[in-house]
Amino acid sequence: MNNGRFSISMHILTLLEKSPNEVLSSDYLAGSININPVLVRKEIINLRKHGLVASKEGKSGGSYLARPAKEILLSDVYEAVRQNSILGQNKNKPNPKCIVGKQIDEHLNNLSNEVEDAMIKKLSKTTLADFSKKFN
Amino acid sequence: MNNGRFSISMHILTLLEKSPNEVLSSDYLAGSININPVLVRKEIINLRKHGLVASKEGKSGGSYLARPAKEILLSDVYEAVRQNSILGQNKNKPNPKCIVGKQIDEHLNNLSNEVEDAMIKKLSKTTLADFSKKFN
DNA sequence: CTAAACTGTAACAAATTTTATTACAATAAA
DNA sequence: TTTATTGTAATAAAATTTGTTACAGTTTAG
Repeated sequence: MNNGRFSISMHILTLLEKSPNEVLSSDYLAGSININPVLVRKEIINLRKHGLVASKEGKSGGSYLARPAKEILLSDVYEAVRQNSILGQNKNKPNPKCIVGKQIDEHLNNLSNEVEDAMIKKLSKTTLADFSKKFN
Repeated sequence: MNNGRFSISMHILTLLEKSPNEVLSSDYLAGSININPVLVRKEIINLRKHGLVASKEGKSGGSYLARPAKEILLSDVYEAVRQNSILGQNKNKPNPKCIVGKQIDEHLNNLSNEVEDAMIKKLSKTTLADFSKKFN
């Protein structure tokens, strides 16, 4: 359940924060991240859907932050890219005839949610502006 | 990068806790989890390496908890199966000519470590005995 | 007003990771 | 001494992630 989407999104957002009043193209962003521009565009679509970036089509188009970096929490970024249970899960259905198999998915999900809450709480303490300040 | 290893390990450990004074075979465990017995054996090797279970070879062999369930923290389980950065990472090297690309891996790693510490702290508050009690 | 530089999106391909399978030697109890 | 089991390797299959190509649609710059 862990892929590179959080890190790609953070990279995109940090670049956008570093160039306010400008729109950055997917090609430029891809060049810094060192991935394919189409992946950048897909990730931007997701970030836009979550209200973090905005884009301009056409010539000299590109993307920019949809709101001030001070108002973007790292937990917002996490939630935008989150897909599966943080602790992972077995793909197969456990045996329902077994007392443990019957209930384990439910109990592991509860646990996963608690753990994820702790993570999100931690991430919500840092803004994109804070993160971006670390670069110099 | 999220796989099912934490959930498989938790399932194994819970089953072992539910049958104290017994050794359980990989076939039996696999039947409850609904995965291949070889995967169970591999996971058990890992849990053993981390001091959580012990095994007996030969006929009527199998596995059992290496220490009381009250003394096994869920953070111990997490640490036993942990492999990559919890927030994921880009496989490619970011562009070192870009001020952001040059430093982002370091900053994301720091962030990931902080977040993981919060998770581990949370997980350390529950023991295997606590978890197992939820099943009835 | 049209060519150029973009985004948006689909379709597909390649690479990587995860999970499953088969096979069998080593071990130990029944 | 047969049988049930672990340990382990080798390989295959499936799933997921990442990359590529292609092109229609949009907008601005010249």
